[in-house]
Amino acid sequence: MQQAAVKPLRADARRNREKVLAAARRVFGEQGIDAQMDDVARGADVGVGTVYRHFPTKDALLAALTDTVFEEVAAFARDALEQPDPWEAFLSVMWFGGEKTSGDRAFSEIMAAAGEVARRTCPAKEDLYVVTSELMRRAQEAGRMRPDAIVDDVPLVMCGVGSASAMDHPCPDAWRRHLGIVLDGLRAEAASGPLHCG
Amino acid sequence: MQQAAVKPLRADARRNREKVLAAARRVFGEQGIDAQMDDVARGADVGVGTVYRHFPTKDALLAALTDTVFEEVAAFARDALEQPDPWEAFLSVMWFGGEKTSGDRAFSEIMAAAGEVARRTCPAKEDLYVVTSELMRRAQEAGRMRPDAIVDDVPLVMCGVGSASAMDHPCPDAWRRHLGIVLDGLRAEAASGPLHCG
Amino acid sequence: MQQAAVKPLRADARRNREKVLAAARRVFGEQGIDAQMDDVARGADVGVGTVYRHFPTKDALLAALTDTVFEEVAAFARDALEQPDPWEAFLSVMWFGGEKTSGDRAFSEIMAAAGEVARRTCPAKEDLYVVTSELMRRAQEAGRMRPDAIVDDVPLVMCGVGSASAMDHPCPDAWRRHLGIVLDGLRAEAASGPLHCG
Amino acid sequence: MQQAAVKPLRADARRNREKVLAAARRVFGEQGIDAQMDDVARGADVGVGTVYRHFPTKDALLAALTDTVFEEVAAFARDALEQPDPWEAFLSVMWFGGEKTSGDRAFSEIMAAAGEVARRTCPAKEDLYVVTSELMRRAQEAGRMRPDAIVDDVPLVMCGVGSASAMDHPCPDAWRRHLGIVLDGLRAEAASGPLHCG
DNA sequence: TATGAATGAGCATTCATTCAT
DNA sequence: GATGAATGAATGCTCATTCAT
Repeated sequence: MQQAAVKPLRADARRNREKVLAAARRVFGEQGIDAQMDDVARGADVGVGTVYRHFPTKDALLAALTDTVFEEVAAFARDALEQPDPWEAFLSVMWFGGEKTSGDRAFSEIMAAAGEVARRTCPAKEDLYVVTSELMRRAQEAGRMRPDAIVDDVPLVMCGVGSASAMDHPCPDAWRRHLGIVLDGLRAEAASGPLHCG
Repeated sequence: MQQAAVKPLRADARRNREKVLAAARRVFGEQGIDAQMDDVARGADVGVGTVYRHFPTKDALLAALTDTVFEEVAAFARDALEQPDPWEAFLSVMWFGGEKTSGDRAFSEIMAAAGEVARRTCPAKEDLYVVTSELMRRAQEAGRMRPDAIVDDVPLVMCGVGSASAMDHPCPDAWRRHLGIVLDGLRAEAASGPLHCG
Repeated sequence: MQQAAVKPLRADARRNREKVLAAARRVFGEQGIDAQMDDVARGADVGVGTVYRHFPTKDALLAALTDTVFEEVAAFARDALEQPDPWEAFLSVMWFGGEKTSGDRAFSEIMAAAGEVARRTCPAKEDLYVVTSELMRRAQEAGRMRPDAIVDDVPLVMCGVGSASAMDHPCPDAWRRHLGIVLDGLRAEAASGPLHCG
Repeated sequence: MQQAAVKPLRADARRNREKVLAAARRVFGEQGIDAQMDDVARGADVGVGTVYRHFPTKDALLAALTDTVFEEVAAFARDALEQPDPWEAFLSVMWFGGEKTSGDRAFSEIMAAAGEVARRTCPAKEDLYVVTSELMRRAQEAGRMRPDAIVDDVPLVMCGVGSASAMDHPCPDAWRRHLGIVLDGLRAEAASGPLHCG
């Protein structure tokens, strides 16, 4: 029932939607969420009206963008579940997430923003939480990850990685240093004491 | 001795300047740098003109705010130099900085922004760099801090802590968890391999 | 071909552009350059945004306005070159220019302002200088214009006519009296001595 | 009676009034009427409050300034009445007026402005009108000045001279050229026909 | 009385969103 | 459906004027 509610887009409409999404990723990724809708339209080589036909508001477009990131990472994470070593699996997911996050100024800004868009959830995001939880459980059971780490710490540190990626630093890709430190801090042997909890 | 090159403000002017600064800290701290000058004025219970009398532009006001943070942390850090245990000294500075940073949305945003204001430097900032370097050198010499950590990693992780502090998290003050992980990751024993470098 | 580098505006856009220009001419013409962009918009019965779509800044709008004046006068002057009597030709150009200038407070103010906009030049303005030079040369050769008059005196006296047109005077169109005096003063017979020169 | 209404100012107050007036002449003379009251105060080395104590509004200050100009010129003109040659007398008044006008940007702007301040009259201004009328009558009677010139033409041309003095021109003091032309145009022999009249 | 800090209406400009073509 | 022109509320900043010190 109701599955026809989302009628399949005409071929050119779908093509435009993709063009808009691609341009939005590029534009917001580079300039952050303060970039203008007009720039997105120009980047997609369509009129603003077309952007608005596919995404009713700027927030909706931004949401679609973040959803995509979550989908990519969730898919990667799901695959990682197959890896035999859960700690290595966790690491690979984090590095993959860092890669995605660090290259996307808007995503970082939104994650750190505490606004409407940030609080939004989406299937992929929930999925990612579930999978990450499982990965962490296994890694902790295997005695590789500190036992007081919890899923909610992951977006926390990824948010940190994201914003750090915008900073000036003598090394290129300095976010890798940040993530490296964080991941070392998550190892079982690293814990010098329990993490703070409210 | 001309130390009064900047003539002392009239009592009421100084009071207003403080009111403006306090309101600005509150408003920008809560709403981030997109808060409006009018809100700051309203918060300080003065007219906008008064805000502008004391700070010629919004950026100048924001800069004054960040300078203050650096001054506080730099003062704390300088005191920490006296502590016998360099690693503990470093830790205390980081926690102090986290405290300051995490409560100040504007400060976090500016640190992550890569814009004009972010690139600004101020005596306190430079001072802080120097002192932190020294603290790190000593901690590394004492074999407590991983030797591949560098001063420039500090703002990196503090920026991460700052933006993470805006996120939803089941624990209040979740930034403490983030910083806890990071600091554990900086311990000499934590290093699972060298940090990435360009 | 390729003369359409500036793609032709949509019919409604062109219409609006004209409405804006017309309103601007009216508003700035009456109130001078201190009139507000909002008034122009209101006068054109469009939103301010529309004014800014067509002219990126107030100065640009003002510049477009002055360019138009120069274009009209330059076109007139070029035609005047065909007239057999150079002195009469010169006179007709001056009267035409006076007509344009006297009704336009903003134009007068800009000419007298010595600011950015005033120093701007445009093809029509340069063209006008060239043509006027030629007209003057011929009139002087014909012994009708005093030989010590130079092109640069023309904007000088026109500026005078313009600002004089704003003054109270018992006669309507009193600027005609001013210009009449000036033109008589430029006749060959009028010179009682050489004009001052630096 | 009522002559005590204007109580004589205390010595220091009078001194301040003079300082303000002098600074105002300098500041407005150089920058025009858009200069700020604060600049005047700074130029006079007093607080703005003091400026306002002596002149209730900016317009009042500007009015005082123009009155002074009229007073100076009127005094000069009254002396000129003694000269035997009325045409020469008239010329000298005009050159004197040009000198005053051309060096005073604010005065020119006000004369051309058609605003409140411009319409104001003052004893000196009326005096100047009377004296100038007489000078012109005599010059016309002596057959030196064109008979269709009227007093009201004088402010007209002076206003022209004033605004022209702000223009770029290859010759320094180009206003002298303008006035030279105008005065030649006022000579009896110059008239090529009657001046326009409503 | 002098001072200069405070006031706040006013103004140019921007940008998310709508809607006529 | 697509286009991009139009809209107008919102925002940083200015400056004549007032008023507490």
